[in-house]
Formats: sequence, C-alpha cells, structure tokens
Amino acid sequence: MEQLDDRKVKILQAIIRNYLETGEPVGSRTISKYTDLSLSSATIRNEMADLEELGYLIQPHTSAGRIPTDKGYRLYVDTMMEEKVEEVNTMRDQLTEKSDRIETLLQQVVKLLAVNTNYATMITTPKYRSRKVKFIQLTEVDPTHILAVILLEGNIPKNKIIPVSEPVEKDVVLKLNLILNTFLVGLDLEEINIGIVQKMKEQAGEHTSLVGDILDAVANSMEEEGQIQVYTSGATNLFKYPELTDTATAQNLLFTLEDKQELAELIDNKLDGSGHDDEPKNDIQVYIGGETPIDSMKDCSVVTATYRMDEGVYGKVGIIGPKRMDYEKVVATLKNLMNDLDSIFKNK
Amino acid sequence: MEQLDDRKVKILQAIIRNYLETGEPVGSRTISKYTDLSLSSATIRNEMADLEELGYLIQPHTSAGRIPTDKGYRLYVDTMMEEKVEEVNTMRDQLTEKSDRIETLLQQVVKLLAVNTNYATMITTPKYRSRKVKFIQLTEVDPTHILAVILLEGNIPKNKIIPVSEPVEKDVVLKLNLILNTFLVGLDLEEINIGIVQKMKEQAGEHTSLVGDILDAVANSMEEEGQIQVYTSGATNLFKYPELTDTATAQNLLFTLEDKQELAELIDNKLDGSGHDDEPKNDIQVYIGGETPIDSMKDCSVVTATYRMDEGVYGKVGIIGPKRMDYEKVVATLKNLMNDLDSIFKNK
DNA sequence: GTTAGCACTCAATCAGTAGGAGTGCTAATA
DNA sequence: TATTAGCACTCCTACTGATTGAGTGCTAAC
Repeated sequence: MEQLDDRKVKILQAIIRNYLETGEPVGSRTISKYTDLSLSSATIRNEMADLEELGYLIQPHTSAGRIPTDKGYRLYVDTMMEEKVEEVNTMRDQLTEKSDRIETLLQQVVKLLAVNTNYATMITTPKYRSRKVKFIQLTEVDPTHILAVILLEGNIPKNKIIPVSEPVEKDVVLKLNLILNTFLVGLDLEEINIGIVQKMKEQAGEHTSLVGDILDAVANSMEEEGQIQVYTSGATNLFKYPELTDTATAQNLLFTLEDKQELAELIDNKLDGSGHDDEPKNDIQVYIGGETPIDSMKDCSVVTATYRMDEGVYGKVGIIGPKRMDYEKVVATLKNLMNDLDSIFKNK
Repeated sequence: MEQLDDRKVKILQAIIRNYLETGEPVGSRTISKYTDLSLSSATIRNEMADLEELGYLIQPHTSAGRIPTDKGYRLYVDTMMEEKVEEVNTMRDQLTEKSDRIETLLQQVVKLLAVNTNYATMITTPKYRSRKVKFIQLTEVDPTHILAVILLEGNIPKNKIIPVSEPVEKDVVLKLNLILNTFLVGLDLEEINIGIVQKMKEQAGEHTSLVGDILDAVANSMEEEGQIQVYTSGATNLFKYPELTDTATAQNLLFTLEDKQELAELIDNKLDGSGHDDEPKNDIQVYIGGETPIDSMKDCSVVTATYRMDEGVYGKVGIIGPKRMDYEKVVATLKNLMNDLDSIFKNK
C-alpha cells in the first residue's frame, strides 16, 4: 500500500475529525485555519488532490469540499484513532436492576448503549452449543395439569404446564419422574433418539402419551434455549443523522432492525467475526460502509463486540451509526462494556 | 346534530371511499363520473360546499379537491361503514406454533396482524390483578444453588436460581419448603406483610437470610407477572403512507412505538376503553386523528380491541395507521381475531 | 333544482439568475 | 523546489417569475 508522508496523514486526520463533527464536506480553507500546520489553503488543496487520487477522499461534486471514503475511514480507524477509554464513564452503575434473567439484563444494556451513544444498538443472547439436561421434576399442580420443571446445564430452568385429560396419581408422577431422570439426565437434544424414547415409553406402561407430551416439552425447552434472540434499541436515533434520513435508506435500516428473527440470522451468519481486522484487539470489529456484510447497512458503519458469558458461550453487541460515527467513543464504550459484563458474569 | 339528506350521505361516502384508496384530495368531477348518482360536477360542487360548511370535509388549499375531516371519518365509521367480516380470512390457520408461552403467541399475533393489514400493530400482555401464590417448591440444584419454582394462580410458573454461600442440607430444604408453603400459599403481593415475613424468619432459625432471598425472588416473580408488556410489529409499514412520512411525524411515531415501557403505560392509562363509542360493539374502539389520547399519534387513526383471556383478565390489541386507513378491513380483521383468540384460550 | 360555462385561485413544475463556497491552475515568491 | 497569492471556473443553493392544470365558486340559462 502507498505510504503517506507525515503531513498527508495529519491533513487527512484533520479532515476526518472535522467531518465527523460537522457532517459537511471539508474545504481547504477550514483546514488551513483551524489546524496548527500553518499551511495556506492552496498547499492544503494540493495535498487534498493527492489524497483524493490515492482514494482516501472524495468530492461529492466539483466545487465542494472533501469527505472521507470508506478507505479513508478505514485508515483512520486502523492507525489514526486515539484511545480514550478513560473518558467514557462506566455504564456499570446505571445497570440498576440486577435482574437474574439474562434477557432483562441484555435489554437494559442495549438501551443504555443507545442512550449513551446516540446510535442504534443491538445485542444477541448468548449462543450455546446444545445444552444437556441436568434434571427434570414433575409436580402435580391440579387434577388436570402437571408442571414439568426442566433444568438445563448452566442452571437454566424451564417450565411447562402439561394438561392431562384425567387425574394422574401421586405414585405415577413419582414413577415418571424416575424414568425421565434415569434416561434423560446428561443428554442433549441430539442424543435423545427414538431408541431412548421407545424404551421410556415401554417402561411407562399405560402412560405413554403423557411421556410423549413431556418429551415434547423437553425438546421444546431445549430448542427455545438454543435460539438466538436479538434485542435492539435506539433505532430512532438514526434520524438524528441527515445522511441516513432519506426515506429509502432509513426504511431499509429500520426494517432490518425490526425483524428480529432475520436480524438474528444475519448477525449469526455474517457478523461472525471472520471479519476485516487481522489482529483483533479486544474482539472489537469495525465495519465501515460497504464492508458491512448486511446489505441494508451499507450506508452505515457497524461496530461489533463479542461478550463472553462462559467458556465457549458468547454473544454479540453491535452499534449502528452513520459512517461518520464517533469511532473513538464507540470503541471505548464497547471496551468498557465488555469489562463490565465480564465482571457481572463472573459474580454470578 | 345536523341531519344529512340521503344524497349528501352518498356523496360524502363516495368521497371518503375514494380518498381512502388514493390518498389524494377528491374533486367534484371524479365523483360525478365514477358514481351512479348521475349528477354533474357542478351539483356535486354545491353539495361539497355544503358538506364543508357542515365540517365533514376540508380543502387543503383553495383550488384543491376535498378530503374528509376527523368529523367526516367519524360519521363514516359510525354509520356508513359496511361490515365485511366474511371477506377477511381467519388468521387462525396461520398461527402455526401453538407455543404454550403466551408471549410467543402474542408476538405471532401482532406480526400476522401487521403483515395482513399493512399497518403498525401492538398488543399488550394480559393485565391481571395481583396473582396469588399456588405453591412454592425449593430444590437443591448443586452445592451452591437452589432452584425455587413459584407457581402462581392461573398456573403461571416462575423460577429463580438462588445462589447460596454454603451447601444447604436436604432436610433444611424440606423444612424451608414447608415454612414457605404454610405461610405464603393463597396470598398475593399486598398480603405478604412484614409481620408474616418476620414470623417466617423466626421459624427458619439460622437460615433467615436464605428466606429473605427466597422472598425477594417471590416478590420479584409476582411483580414481573403484574407488569404489562407490549409487543409491536410493522412499525415500518407506516412508511408506506406518504402523509406520515415527513420526518417529524414519523420520528415521533416510531419513537413512541420503540419505547415499550412508556407505550405500555400509555395504553394502560389512556386507551382504557373509556373511549368515544357510546355503544361498544364487540369491544372495538376507533380513535380518529385528534381523538387519539396519545399525542404522537394525532396524525393517525388507532383502532383497538380488547381480548379476554379469562374472567377479568384482558389485554389490548391496537392497529395504528393513517387516518385514511381501511377501517372496514381493520375492524373486520380485529373482530375475527377476537374470535380466534377466544377459541384458542378456551382450548387451553 | 340542475347544469353549462367562465373567471379565478393555488400548488407544482420549470427555467433563469444571483450568490457563495470551494476548487484547480498559473505565476510569483522564499 | 516547495509554498503561496490570485483568479477564473464549477456547481450547489436559494430565489424569482412564468406557465400549466386541477379544481373551485358563481352566474345565468335550462
């Protein structure tokens, strides 16, 4: 890649900084006046022309100032950005309600992120491999309902109310409890095969259909847990940036953010970290404009981070904003958040 | 109120119908040509002038056609709308996944509604009075965690994993189980007062702090259940209607729909049914433009319906669209949905 | 009571103009 | 040789008429 001399770097940096703030094309005069380079606008103009030829800047039209290209932003993010972790204050304190439900926690996190950054945010629930059954507990609730509590590995409780057509006697419940636990404990979804189901039904005698219902509930719970959920927040923040406000762009973006199911798949498949950065620093990925693997976000930048809940159990956080987003702040905020989450999960 | 003669009614109806379709101001010539009234445009013009004076129509500017006022829509909705329940096909079949979790069902419902109507939709979880405790079950999960299953009236199971600093013995768990059930079964949130808590703690002896944790969990569960959740869908549908697309309006609307918590309160407080319609037909309420009690929806119409899950247990469904929404279809769709939901809840 | 005809109004569209920001180029300068 | 001042040029933006067409209101005739 072409090597930029020191002065070009400084000018490019100044232009990008200015554009990040104002969102307006930056002219040579502005740079000449408001930097300590003490160069005339004419000199700056020459340099700008060079930078344009090298692909770091572009002119929206002939007689306008310059704005950074994706390549320009990329250089900025990779080499010119200054860390400012200290300046960002922890969101830890703001996570008031330390609910035990992860979903609630995650929802709080995205919301705080959105409020603090003024961009749109998203977060996925952690992705597990298939969870194993830790134990199952049946309890008679009333004559027509049985409560099945299924505890999955990692202490995830699930419960299902199973309707029964006729009352089930106490000792039958006990017996089924025994059967279920003998056969299922320690298995994950794939390991529960027809053979095992068959054996269980044999042992259950006349209560085969009830066993079937319970197995459905178990399968259901495990699948439910395997599914990645996405929570978003601050989608309307995007209206604050005029370059994203034209109807088509905004509409596409909001549409993508609204359809949680599709979004989950997109994040899972495309933002999987096989990304751009060769040396991942702290697991933070920056996708600029066209680099984004999600079509509707082509006019935006997306910054993602991976949080770890447990060994091998991780989820994604993403921040979506205009290309001229405050990368420094966003990256710092995410780094901080990762730390906060780490310590929260450790204390669990 | 002024009585409209038959011809005026027909003309008004024709104008509204046309405007619902096109969204463009309707001129006299259009009505003269495309209705079976066989009147010249001049006559129509005279009638339109009368209708304007009476407040049913308005001219966006001097030389434009007419569009209905809120009053015009109101008259249309109240007296001129034709039922077309048969034409709307049931969404029942499309509700594939008969999940046992109400949340999932409701999420499916809003989504289907949005897809079928092309408007924005919202639905609340049912609102209960405070639920009573049916039973509590403690189980030791591993040396450092206890699982508390709390079953609330209406067979709503809740569970909480409670961390303990040191292993709790089996007989202690049994004892606590007994204490909790003796004291708490049949009580709702308000009835669990300090006196009761005190007595339980006395009986628990050295395990007071554990009892405290469990009580927190119980309180938490009950509160969680008392909270109304709102699910929305199809917010981006609103972009299909140019009259809602100007940035300010759209932004406000989407913002309101995004903040679920605030939305829940708005629906609970303002759309409580103390509405406009004097003779509620099937619990469906139509709020037109300024009638809407939610400020950000002043440029829209909102149609709500109340679904009943159980005696005294109900939730709200809402459809938000432009004032020129297809009221007939929306009302018919909602009526159908109410029936579908009825039969779904009965089969539970 | 209804209709034809006409003058009138107003939004929308388009072309033309002026102003301003910013550039590229050239020639002078250090 | 690098930098700078100066100037012509480009293009966006905002503003101004002029034109068009849809639709009205009014009047006079049927």
